[in-house]
Order: sequence, then C-alpha cells, then structure tokens
Amino acid sequence: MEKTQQNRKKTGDSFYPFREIEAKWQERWEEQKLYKTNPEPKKKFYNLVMFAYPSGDIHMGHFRNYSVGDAVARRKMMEGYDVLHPFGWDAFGLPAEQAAIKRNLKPQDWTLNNIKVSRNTLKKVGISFDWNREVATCLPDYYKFTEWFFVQLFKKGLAYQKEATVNWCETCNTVLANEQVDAEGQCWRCHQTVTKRKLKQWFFKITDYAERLLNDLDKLTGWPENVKTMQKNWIGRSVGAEIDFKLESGEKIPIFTTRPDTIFGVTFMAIAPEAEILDKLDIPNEYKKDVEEYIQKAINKTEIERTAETGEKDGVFTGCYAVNPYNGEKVQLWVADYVLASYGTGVVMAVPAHDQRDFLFAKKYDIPIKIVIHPEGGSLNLDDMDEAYVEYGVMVNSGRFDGLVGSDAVEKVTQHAENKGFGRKKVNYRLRDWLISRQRYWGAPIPIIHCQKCGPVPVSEDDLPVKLPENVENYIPKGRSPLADIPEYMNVKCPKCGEEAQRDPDTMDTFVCSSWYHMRYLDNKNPHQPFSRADAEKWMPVDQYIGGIEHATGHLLYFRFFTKFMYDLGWLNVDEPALNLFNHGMVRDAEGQIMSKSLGNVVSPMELIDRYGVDISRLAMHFTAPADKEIDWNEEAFVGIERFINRFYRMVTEIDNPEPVDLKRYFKKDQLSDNQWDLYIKLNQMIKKVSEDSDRMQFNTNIAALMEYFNALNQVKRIEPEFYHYILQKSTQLIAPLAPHFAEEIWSLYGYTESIFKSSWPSYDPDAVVSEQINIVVQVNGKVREQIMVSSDASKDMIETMALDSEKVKKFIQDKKIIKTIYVPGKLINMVVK
RNA sequence: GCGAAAGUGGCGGAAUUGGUAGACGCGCUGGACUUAGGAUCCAGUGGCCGAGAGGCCAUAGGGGUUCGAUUCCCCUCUUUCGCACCA
Repeated sequence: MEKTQQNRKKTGDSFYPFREIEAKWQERWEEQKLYKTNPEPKKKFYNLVMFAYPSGDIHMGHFRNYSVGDAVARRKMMEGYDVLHPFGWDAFGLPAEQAAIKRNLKPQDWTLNNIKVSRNTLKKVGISFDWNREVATCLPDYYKFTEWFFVQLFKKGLAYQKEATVNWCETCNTVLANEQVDAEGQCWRCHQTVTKRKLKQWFFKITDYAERLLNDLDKLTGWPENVKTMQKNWIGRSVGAEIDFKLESGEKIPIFTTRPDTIFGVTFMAIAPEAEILDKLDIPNEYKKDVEEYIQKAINKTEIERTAETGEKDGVFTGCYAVNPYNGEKVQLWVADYVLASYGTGVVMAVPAHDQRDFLFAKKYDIPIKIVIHPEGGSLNLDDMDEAYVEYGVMVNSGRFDGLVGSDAVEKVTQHAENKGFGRKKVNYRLRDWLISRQRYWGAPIPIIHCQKCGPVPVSEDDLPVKLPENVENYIPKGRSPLADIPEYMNVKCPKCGEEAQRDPDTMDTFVCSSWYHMRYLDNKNPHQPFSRADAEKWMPVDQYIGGIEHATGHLLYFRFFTKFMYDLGWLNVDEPALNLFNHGMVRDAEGQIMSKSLGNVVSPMELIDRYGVDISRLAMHFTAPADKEIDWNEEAFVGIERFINRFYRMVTEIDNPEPVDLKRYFKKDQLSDNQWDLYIKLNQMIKKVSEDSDRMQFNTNIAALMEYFNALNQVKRIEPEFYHYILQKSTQLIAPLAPHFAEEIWSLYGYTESIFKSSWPSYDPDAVVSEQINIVVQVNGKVREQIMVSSDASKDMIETMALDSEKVKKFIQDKKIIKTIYVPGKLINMVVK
C-alpha cells in the first residue's frame, strides 16, 4: 500500500461522523455490559469520582471531572485490572425544597426526575460507569444506613446534643449554614442581615479523631501536598497549658494559653460574650447594665462585623477580678468580642506586653502593661513599645522563673502548675465538632426519639429507616423543621419505656450522606447492612479519588473520619479511605470568572458535545491544560483536535484492506527500511511517553506526543502495509482512554470483534527506545556552539575529538586553554576554556 | 496578617532527576491545489542586529551557587488559593 498526497486530497470532504458513531457504541457497550464490575476481582482498581448533586444539568466541572476519571478507568481496564467505577447522587439538599416551594412539587419528585435526566445526559457522555452500582442518598434504602451510622456514633458517645449559636435569618425564618451567609453577612437568598440564635443541635465529635486525622496525613503519600496542608491548618493543633485562675468567690476559671512563660505579665482577662462562665460572675450593680448591653450587641453582630480586620478591639469591664495563681495578683475581668467562645475555654489571659491583640486592647482602655519577656541579649522599654513583643525570649519580672528562656521556660512554668495542681499541659484544636442538625425537611432524619423520662433514645436498628413522611403541606421554613409540624411523624412511643415521646424533628447535614457513599458502592443493594465486610475487603481502599479542591477541608475530612470510625468498629481493615487523590482544576469563563447561572456565563458541555461530539470535546478539554490546572474556557483547542481526529480517521478509512495484525510482535532492524526503523523507534518512544504522561494525569502532553508522532509519520512516504497497520492500531489503543468511541470505531474498522477495552495496553519494545544516531550538543563555556550526530554507543573520547574538530567550536577555543570537559552521556559535551 | 502554590512567545501550554528554553496546538505570514476555501497540503513564525553565515539578548525583577539554572538558594514585585482575632 502506498500513502501519497494523491489519495489524501480526494478525501478532503470527508470528516469523522461522530453522531452515528458515538450513539452506536454507547448502545453496544450497554448491550455487551462492558462496564459491569467483576464481583470477584483478581486485580482490583477502585476508581472513584465525586458524586453529583442532581440539579438537572451537568456542567463543565462535572464534565472535566468525569472525563479524567474515565480516562483513568479505561486505561486500567486495558491494563487488565478489574475496575470498580461507580456513580451516584448526593441527592438531599436545599434546592429540592426550594423547587418544592416555588413549583409546588414534591422534593422527591423533583430530585428523582433530575436524577433521571442527569443519568441520561451522563450516558450520552459515554463515561464507563457501572450503573448497577448507582446510589442515591435520598432513597430510603440508602438513608436507612445514614441513620444507622448516626446510631452507631451515638452509641459510642460520638453524637451528642449541645446548645449552639447558629446563623439565623429573620426574613426566611430559618437557620443558615455558614456557607449560606455571604461575605457581607447577609442571607444568600433574601439579603437580610443574618443574626444569631441559640438552638439545641446535634454534633458529631470529630475532635476525638483530630489527632489521628492529623497524624495519618503522613500516610497519604498519594494526596496532593496542598490538600494535606489545608487539612493540617484546619485541624490546627496547638500545644500549651490550661491554667486555673480563680474568681474571688473561689470559682475556677480555666484558660488555655500557648505562652505560659508570659503568665506573670497578665494584667487582665478577656471573656467571650457567649461564654457560660459569665453567669457565674457576681457583677456589681453599677457595671451590670453596660455589660448586658455589650453582650447583647456583640452577640447580634454578624460574623463579618466581629471578625472585620479593623484591628479595633472593644469590650467592657465587668467590675470583677480574678487571681493569678502564680503570683496572687488581682487582674481585671473584661468581656471582649475578640475572644471566641468556641475555642479553648472561651476565656483568655491577656498579656498586653506580649500579645498584639491584648496590647491594642490595653492601650485603648488604659489597662496596665507589664513586660515579662526580654529579647535574648536585649531589653524592652515600655515607653518605646508601639506594638507587643511576641517572640520567645528571657523571662523577667517573673519571680523564681526569671532567666528561663523560650520553650524551656514554657515547660518549666507548666510543670510548676502541674505540681501545684492548678494547671496542666493541654493540646487544643482549631477543628470544632461537626454540627449536623438541619431544621429542614429534605435530609436524612435524625433517628432519635426524645422521651421525658429517658432523654434522647436512638431508634432501634430494626426499625430503621425512619422514613421521611410524604404528606407534607408546605416546606416553607418557619424556624423549625417542617417535620415538627407533622404530628403523625413526631408522636411516637419511647423505645425504652413505651411512654409518649417525640421524634427529633431535624434532619442531617448532607455531608453526612456523602461521608460513606464510597462504602455503599461496594454492596449497594444490601438491605441489611451498609455494606458487607467481605466486599470491603475486596475493594477498599479507593485506589484513585478524583474531584474538586473545594472539598479539601469539608467532605474529605468527614470522609476520612467515617472511614476511621468504621475501622474502629471493625467493619474495615483500612483506616484511610483513599490512597490517591487528584484534584482537577476548575473551569472558568474566558475572563477567569467562575461559571454560574447568575452571571449567565455558563458553557454547557452538552452544547459542545452536540457540535463536536464527546470525544473531540474531551480531547480538547484535556489538551487545553494539565488536568489539575484551572481552565479559562475557550474553544481554541477544538480546531487542532478536530483536525487531528479527522486526519487519523481519514488515514484509517483510506486503507484498502484493513485487518488485525500481531500487536505483540516486536520488529527487528533488518525487517524494516531505515526510514521505517526510525519510525519504529519513535513509535516506541511515543508509547513510553503516553504511558508515563497519562500515569501522571498529564493528558495534554499525552495528546501532544500522539500528534508529534503523526507529524513524523506523515514525513515518511512509503510504509510497509503490515507495519503501517501496526502503527495505527497501537496509536488507536493509545488514544482509547481519551477518545473511547473514536477508538472503538477504528478498532472495529480494522476488523476486531472484541472491544478495544479488552485489548492490552501497548508495551514498548525496550530494544527500540534509543535512536541509533543521537544528537550531541557541544557547548563552550555553557553556550551551545555546535551539534553533532554520533552513534549512540560513541565514547566520550570520540565525541570530544569530533567536537574539537568542528570549525565552529574551534572559533571559540582558539588561543584559549581548555580547563576541563564535562560530558553528559547521550546529551552534551561542555568545554570550559579560559 | 499567617500558610500554600504559581509567574515562560500574540494565546493555551512543553521542558519527569540542574544539561539544546519555547514540544504540541491555536493564531499569524507566504505558497500549493482550487470556480471558491472557513477544507487539505507545504514552508516560516520569541526579540534585536545581519543580505547571509552567524551573533547577541531572553523563562516577573534583582542578586547568588554551578562548567551549565525555567529548574536550587536569598531578596523584591505580582497573581491565585486556603485560613482569617484560634490566645
């Protein structure tokens, strides 16, 4: 067969007919059950993409996420793995309720319909999901076990109730999650200023796992550093001491500090406005009014107002004092809203000389400032200080501790408190317990029955699930869960004593549902258990997890927490859910703005698919940027990709008698002409590069390597038919994970009857990855002066002789002396002259 | 403020461990084939000097280490992301 300009020209009007081809293969794959998971995997690969909220349409972020995941899954199939590649729906959540209110639909109906639409859309994208493993968190057979998890946590003391201050919108009459309060401290829906309210809420005690969640980050060698850093900072471990100050009444008032070495410099204490200890103060009458007013005002301030970076601190003196146990000094007690009630004990010892916030506060209210640390080899003078000295240093004005330095000082001061019994070493975390109550309808019910006599009692496991009632009149939030207004739901007998009791009306945060979906996939139809231990053993942990970075400190922390919890219960034999994590980059609009409906700048992947087809769209997306980088959307890449695919398709359709060739064979030099042997080496180099690049999720260079090879292929005019088929068939396999329909079509045009995804990923011929003639760069003093072609086994001496023989090189070394020569085998030789 | 990452042609981006900076693609320029070309093919394409051979400069800016730096170190600037009074 001869490939000439001639026969290429006459096909100028043909191009790849993606519509028929993509539809055809999607249908056949479904018939063949190509993606059915092997229930008894020999060599398993659990490929997990983050599941989706079924809002009805899939967007570019999903498209990118699943295209990356699909590339991984298909590559692994071709490498002979038994791949588990499931998908599901994170189906509880607010928008369904809003749709219910607005369109007079049931949240169930809205959600289930969206799932249907989205599922069909995704099928058109040709992702290799095993739909038999599908889960939807809003279905009773799923949330039965979300409730089951709650009960297990409750039984272990890891689910508890506590009064908590929550965001409250007066207009919408509802609780808002933090992310539903915008940057201005206003409600995301009505833009009313958000206030605070105290409500009894359920929490999961994730802080009990803080230490392990932190330490085990070291095990996660396949996770990106930035995610681990974010989790580390989020957990925010800090070591210090808890010291008991005393009120005049004798009541203890413990504080947490990381700087016990400054304790002799305490001149006042600052208490958070919400701190419970305030009730124990005996505030003199003349201060009462001011203090109460201040507290009221502070509590009603928005988060934003309170944390505004103005540097301005304010507070009010309570007229009360506490005693410093180290020196017996009386210090003033202030209420100040720069103190957080939820961290430490809600009270801080204030050392104005050595803490910037305390310094500003003391200056403002004219509170004494006492220097107790000097820089090593220097000293501080109060009159010269315009900010606090916060570094470690030498203790002064601290009685018996004078002269101690830095961490040693911290140690000794803490030890003293321990000996005397008024303090102890303490570790605190920035991480708070996880508030999971939502006063909403569309979520997994909290399986608790509140009994006057027995308190909160978990629903018996045999009675799960507690089903969401469907006869709900309206979903409009009234400041309590809509479930609270359904007596048939609320009124039950106490499982323990049989007396009249009431259900907990709240539902769970949707992050609870998504914390364990990776386990449900393993055994998604099991009616008795969340999953079977046997299946967990077969598939866990996830080998590759792919999703967006936005879940770094939310979902991914809960996901790890639940996995550890199940490990502790003995259900899993791994205590981390995923070995490798990959965060794909965001897709933004051409101006770099996030695509959103309100900005009206959304590009629909379905529109692209309609115009270019799935495969070209996927390839273009991959080619635009490495998968972990954000993309500012443009369609420039489509042109090049479309040309490439058309060229590839044309090359195959031009072939007179296509047939499968032996892809296992390696060629020998004497079997091919020089030109073709060179092409053979390039082919093997390309196979190596594509394999390595896609291993690193570098699909952009993976595609570039294929294009580069096709350019080289084009230069060679006469190619033996068998070798030409060999080249095209291997190339088809290499592009298959990225352009599955296209590759499958080419594969079948070549006469293969079994799917290309059942074929083996090409391996490269190790004897043919190094060219026989290699280019050696000749440098003089580090500057390129000449290039010489030598045989790949040429010695350093030979190369040096050739280099010195070159006129160009001679020009630069004449009448100079060669001091030394550096030779990098196969790459360059550098002569240093003077 | 703290923490992390990044800054390369007109554009998206390559350069895996320090070894030819700009792979691949878009765009642009010229040409071929064409009634036509938004199809296809060929050639060129970082900047400056030069007819050419070739030379000089160039990876945000400035210093340093090295025979050799986009890559390592220090400083400055810019951008993005995360946390944001955590005592």
